[in-house]
Amino acid sequence: MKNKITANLNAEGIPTQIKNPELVRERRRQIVDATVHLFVEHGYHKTTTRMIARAAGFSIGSLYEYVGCKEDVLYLVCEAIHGEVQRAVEEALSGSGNGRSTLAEVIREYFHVCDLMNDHILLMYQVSQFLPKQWQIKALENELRITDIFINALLRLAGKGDIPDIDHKTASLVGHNISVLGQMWAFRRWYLAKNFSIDEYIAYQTKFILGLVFQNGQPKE
Amino acid sequence: MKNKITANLNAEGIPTQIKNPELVRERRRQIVDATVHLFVEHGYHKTTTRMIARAAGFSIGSLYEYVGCKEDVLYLVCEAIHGEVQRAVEEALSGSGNGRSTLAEVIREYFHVCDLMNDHILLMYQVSQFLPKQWQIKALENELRITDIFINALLRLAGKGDIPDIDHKTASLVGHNISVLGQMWAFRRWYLAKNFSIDEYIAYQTKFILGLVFQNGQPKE
DNA sequence: ATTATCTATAGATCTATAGATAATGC
DNA sequence: ATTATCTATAGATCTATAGATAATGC
Repeated sequence: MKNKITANLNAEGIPTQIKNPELVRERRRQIVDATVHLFVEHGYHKTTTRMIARAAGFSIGSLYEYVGCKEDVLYLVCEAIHGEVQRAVEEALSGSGNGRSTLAEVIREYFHVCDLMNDHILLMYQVSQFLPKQWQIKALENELRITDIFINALLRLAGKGDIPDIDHKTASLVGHNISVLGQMWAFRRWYLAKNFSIDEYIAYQTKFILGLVFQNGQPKE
Repeated sequence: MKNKITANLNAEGIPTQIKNPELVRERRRQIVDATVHLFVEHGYHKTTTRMIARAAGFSIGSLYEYVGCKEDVLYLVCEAIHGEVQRAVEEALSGSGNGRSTLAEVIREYFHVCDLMNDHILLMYQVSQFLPKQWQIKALENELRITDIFINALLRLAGKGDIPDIDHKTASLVGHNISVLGQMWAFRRWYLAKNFSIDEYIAYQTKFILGLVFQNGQPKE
């Protein structure tokens, strides 16, 4: 019966046998919180469903009342991390006043998020490959959504103050560069940190990124 | 007996029961060639040792005469890919004349290597996490060695022609940026290719990277 | 006789579920 | 009576090896 299937899916599309939706949210929160740490520590494959259940505080049987399979846990974790990163970035941007945040501030805030969420960023790269195809696409869209924050900030700032006009193509590439150079800190921190503090790193890369903007923009008359 | 152990290890530190070293090289070459494709297609965990043996053209029993365990296969694959990337980069650099390659040429050649070896670069990121700690460190060193090629090229060119002097810190960061922005093409090609051809991408990023060099360098008197 | 290869399988794991038990609310 | 949780385990898989067989060289 189709009814039964849809009745068993909650908003996130993960099946459950449990009727009380509040309880579902609470238990899944427990699952995610426990699992992020396990995945960071051991990776996806070496983390067993038993370890997840135990760390979340209930039995293996109960775990499978709240998710259909291990991949569902992975999906919950990926969604949670992306949500956290996105929220952190958006909060950081809004924090510095609505239209008046400069590009340098945007970069600084984002790079600090990358610094703080180092483990989570690495985790996302490591595990998203194990998601079912359908959810892999959602993960890519999430990734893109964060890049879009930068692109939009750029286009919003273009042509104002001392920032020249920027065509969409340049804006797009600069957005991706910001995104990836922030992640580079997470990936290569083991080496970069020998030569750079995070603030130094930010200073250098900001100059770098702004360079592209000023080079490619039409010089303001 | 210590003698026995060292006798069973070849230069790469992987145990074998086979006496003929030439045969070992040949079979391992078969293993690597077959496995790269399987790993790209299915990933490390979903590729079974049986699939590897079959694709390499011998039985599961024979496979274990040439490697000690599945992780050994992974290590052989990682080494092979890094070797290939490094060789391609070095060849590209030497190809344009010894001391006269410009920075832009270096970038162009490297980015083309990233374009061609897209699958292999993605694979390296996906699977190096499954290497034993000791080999993970070797993989990071390999990664660093490629970055160093850029850093050295930069320092070699600094202060000559129209390129200003560059301090080591800037050179280091520019080297890492070249390395990562090349890989970004591999990672985000699915999206970037909608807006950029590889040559366009190279053109934009080269301007970007050169910008940092000229900004930070001491202006030549 | 020695070296290389194969077949068959032991042994270890891990996911997911069935069926039993406990907790909750009427 | 209904909902939530637990225990115990079926069933599936996969790595790695033991022991048998084939190929090679003297």
